[in-house]
Amino acid sequence: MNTLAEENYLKAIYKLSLTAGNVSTNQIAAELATKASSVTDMVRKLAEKALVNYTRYQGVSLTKAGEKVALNIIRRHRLWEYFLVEKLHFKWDEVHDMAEEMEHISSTELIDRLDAFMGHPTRDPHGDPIPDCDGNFKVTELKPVSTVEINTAGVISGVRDHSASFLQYLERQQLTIGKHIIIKEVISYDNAVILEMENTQIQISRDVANNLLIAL
Amino acid sequence: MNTLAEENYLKAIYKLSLTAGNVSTNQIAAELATKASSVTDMVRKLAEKALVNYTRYQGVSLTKAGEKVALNIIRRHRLWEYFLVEKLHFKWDEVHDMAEEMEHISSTELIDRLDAFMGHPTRDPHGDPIPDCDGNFKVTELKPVSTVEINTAGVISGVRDHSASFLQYLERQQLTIGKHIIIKEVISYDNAVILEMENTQIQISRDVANNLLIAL
DNA sequence: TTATTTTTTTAGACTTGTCTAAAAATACAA
DNA sequence: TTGTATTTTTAGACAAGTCTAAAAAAATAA
Ligand SMILES: [Mn+2]
Ligand SMILES: [Mn+2]
Ligand SMILES: [Mn+2]
Ligand SMILES: [Mn+2]
Repeated sequence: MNTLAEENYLKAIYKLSLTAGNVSTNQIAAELATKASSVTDMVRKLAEKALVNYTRYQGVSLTKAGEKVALNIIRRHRLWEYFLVEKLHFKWDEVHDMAEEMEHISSTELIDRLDAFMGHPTRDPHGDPIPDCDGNFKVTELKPVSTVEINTAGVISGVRDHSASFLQYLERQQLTIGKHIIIKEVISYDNAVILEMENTQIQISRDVANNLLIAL
Repeated sequence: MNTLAEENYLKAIYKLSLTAGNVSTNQIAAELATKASSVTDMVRKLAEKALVNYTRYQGVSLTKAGEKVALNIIRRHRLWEYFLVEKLHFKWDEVHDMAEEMEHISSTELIDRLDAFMGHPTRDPHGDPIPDCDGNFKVTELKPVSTVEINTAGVISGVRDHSASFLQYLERQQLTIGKHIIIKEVISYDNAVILEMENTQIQISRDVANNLLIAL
């Protein structure tokens, strides 16, 4: 149906669309580590296939059809990540690159059976929601630890930075998905945040607090 | 390391090498449903990478390095087929095309963990041996039903035709891997073969007998 | 052994996806 | 509002992999 390159572009455009309206050529180029001229070419191709809306110099947005394809790729990516962690016992910082390849395996029957085999999980190992086969998923409002008030209690539920180094850091601090925490104090000098988790206090930097998401 | 196209060529050359010495350009073209001129180009590229031995007009053979790559692809193919049948409950005639894509997922760590997850299976759903991570596997001498003598007893252990239609036929006749059979009679008129399995008699055509393999 | 057929290779072209360099459009600042 | 900086597009090229048509080599037949 769509080539591997097309799928990667659609996924990138979807991701960028979450924090912007129309997505710019340069944003896509940065996301995919490619050049703006390559993006222009590909975007024209996707527009011809009616997967994106595009007018010269105005950026792009996904059409309904394009969004459906993107959500399907994300579904596959997150289900494979879940499989790798839950069944093959990889750590959450090890699975992204493998899933990046596996998400392009095309059979929908395969992905639906994989979904059933694992009991229809709703979130991947990083806390991100797994769309169902129609592209629907529950949106839960998550907040960066850095944005909530003192004495707020919450459950660690996601990350904004998916890099291996950040995930490894969280793992070492035991700040993993599902843990209950209370925000106790913000140091005014450097905005470091002191949390309480399982009756012990942990201090995290402002950067970490920005990238760690909790459900209230 | 190697591109998808290169991997497919290496696998094809390996497969053809089993029944011939040097493999010809036309044989490879037929196996991959491509043109002889394309094969010449690719074979030159593989020769430069020292994965095949090639001299103009003389056909090709795999080098030690090329054989190792080929066996690794076959390992991945067969392990994924096993996964699809044993864990996702696909039928043995449904898995080949999916495995054809999955065999190109590159992580060796992934494949080794998949292998462990399934308990280190030694044969895929079609009875073919699964090489270990060093490319070693047990060679079992299998014989087509059409070549053994009357009153020979054996266990169905493999097929020479992997097409969905043949596998579906066998499934319908319950002639599946592991079944014990005895060759009772060959009809001289059309070489049809009469088998006994679980105390009932089954008649199969010469074509089927040619493509059904048993261990004695 | 010579002629014919078959196989293989070469030559040249096309597609997909990428790149660099230059031109055009847009955004921003004075 | 005019000039400069930035972004985006165009033009032209390249690598991988494929194809068709023609040439060369090898195999086969007379
Ligand atoms: Mn990921
Ligand atoms: Mn994830
Ligand atoms: Mn197969
Ligand atoms: Mn098989």
